Amino acid sequence: MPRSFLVKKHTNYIKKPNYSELESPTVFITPHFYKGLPLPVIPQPEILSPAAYSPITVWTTSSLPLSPLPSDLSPIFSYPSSLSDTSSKDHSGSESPRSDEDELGICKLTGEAEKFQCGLLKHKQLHCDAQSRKSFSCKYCEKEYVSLGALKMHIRTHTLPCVCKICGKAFSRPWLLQGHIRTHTGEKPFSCPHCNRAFADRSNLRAHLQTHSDVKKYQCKNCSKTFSRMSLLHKHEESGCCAAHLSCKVD
DNA sequence: CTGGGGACGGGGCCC
DNA sequence: GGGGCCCCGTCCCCA
Repeated sequence: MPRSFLVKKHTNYIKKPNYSELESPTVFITPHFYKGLPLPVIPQPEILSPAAYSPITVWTTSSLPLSPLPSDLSPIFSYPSSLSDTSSKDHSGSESPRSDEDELGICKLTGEAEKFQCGLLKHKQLHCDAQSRKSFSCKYCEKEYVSLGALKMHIRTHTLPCVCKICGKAFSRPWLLQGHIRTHTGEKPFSCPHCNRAFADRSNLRAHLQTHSDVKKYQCKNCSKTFSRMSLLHKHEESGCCAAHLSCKVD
């Protein structure tokens, strides 16, 4: 199974299309320790499939391929007739008293029954969010986002404007590059308070802290064994614990 | 095989 | 709106 972030890896080369008109300029973080170090020659961007990014266009709110809003979202939900218009109105107490039957609504998409006001409205909002708010589509992949800012952030994952001057590896965000630079410098600013072991990555410290805990974060539902990482839990489950458990449950 | 570390990606939140 | 940061997560590698 391909790793999406491995696809964007640039270990020995850079495939960076010319998005100059689209994205923020390439960021080179040049800390003091670079001084005196020979800087690698950054390969020129290779041309990928022309269809991938040609012609270059600038994303704007008007030029973005906005998906038309669903013309009719209301059929998704089934409200009691007396309440059918409350979704767009302030329902903070102006409603007349309802019977218990009126307090249930059925989502026509999922068939789920939800308590009115809280449950069903939230339920409806989930669908509305999914259908109407994700209006900004990435031209390089199928992803959609609810805001232009989120889309721009995502596009950086395609363009990788932050390039390490030491190895030429490219990253989508400056702080990712900074974290990568620590692999060159050996800087480890995150220390474990228990064993004083240091880490370059806060997430790795967090995972390490789990090893000091008797009860770890990820617990097998079947045998209650706990693990410091979800991946370890998944490995454990795939190794047969769950299968054994299920076979026991079947009888 | 298992557990842990290293490296890194993406979305969301906050300023 | 953009950048920084946080959190969660994944995969690879190694002891």
